[in-house]
Amino acid sequence: MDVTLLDRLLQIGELFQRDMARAFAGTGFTPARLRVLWVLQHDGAMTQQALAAELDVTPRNVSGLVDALEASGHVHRAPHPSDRRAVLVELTPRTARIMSRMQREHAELSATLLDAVAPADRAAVERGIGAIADRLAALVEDADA
Amino acid sequence: MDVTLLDRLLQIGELFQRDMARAFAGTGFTPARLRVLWVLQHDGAMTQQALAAELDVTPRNVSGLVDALEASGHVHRAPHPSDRRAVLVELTPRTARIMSRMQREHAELSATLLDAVAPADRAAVERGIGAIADRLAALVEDADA
DNA sequence: TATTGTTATACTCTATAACTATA
DNA sequence: TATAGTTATAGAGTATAACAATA
Repeated sequence: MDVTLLDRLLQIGELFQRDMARAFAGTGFTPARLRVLWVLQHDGAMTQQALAAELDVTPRNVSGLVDALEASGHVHRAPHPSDRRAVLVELTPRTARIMSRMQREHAELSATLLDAVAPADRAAVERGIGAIADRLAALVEDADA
Repeated sequence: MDVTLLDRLLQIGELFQRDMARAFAGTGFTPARLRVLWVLQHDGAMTQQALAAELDVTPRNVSGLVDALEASGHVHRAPHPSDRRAVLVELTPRTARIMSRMQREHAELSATLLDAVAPADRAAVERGIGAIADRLAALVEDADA
């Protein structure tokens, strides 16, 4: 049976997960906690409600993740300036530096992968992967409705 | 900041997971159990040790997954013909039919996604994604060593 | 001695429901 | 009355370590 495009894309997804898991094994970073840090790095400090919405996860779940990240010194709960019910979750300076480094490595990996593609194919591959991602996003959205 | 190739590939991986989770919500199929069924459909009946190796998970974990799938009637533990320590885990006939249908849908989705790519770009995209998957596999393997 | 699978234990991620404090 | 976050409880996935049965 031959290998479809979809098989290849699923394989790429699994390899990313394997790579991430291995890269952070023993550091206390788990995939779920990394997602929190990634969102905070990308969008800045936010409330737990906002985090829950961004991660598509329950507020209760966010409480647990932020508890763990606060205990390990990676994030800080600051009072919200205008709403005493809410807290602002922010990266600690040291963790912000770690995430900046990850962002650079992320860009390098992207370049390395594109480098594996024959130069004549690169433009088509970038267009094609964009089109696939858009089509898949539309399918998932339709299914949700 | 612009969207890299890597961002798109990560997005595709997340969309697949979201879609799978949604498609099987309420059916009792969880992602981990589906992986077991998928391997059995693909490679046929095998011991729990073999499953553990294939899934890259501990034998203890396989015990739990097979327990759950046996309780729900999706797999069956048969005695191993020559090794009384081992069991052969096999799909029940009904589940084998379900997995065949999934395999067909999988092929259809692959066709739908390729259809989203401009015809002139298709060959390059298939080559390029293959090259990316191979490069990534090599990187992960190097890191493991 | 080595291998197959299980029991025992523990941690993480996730969810729902009920509750407190604040808006 | 509605919203932000937590406590309580539960289930799934995962791991390590110790053990029984068999090879």
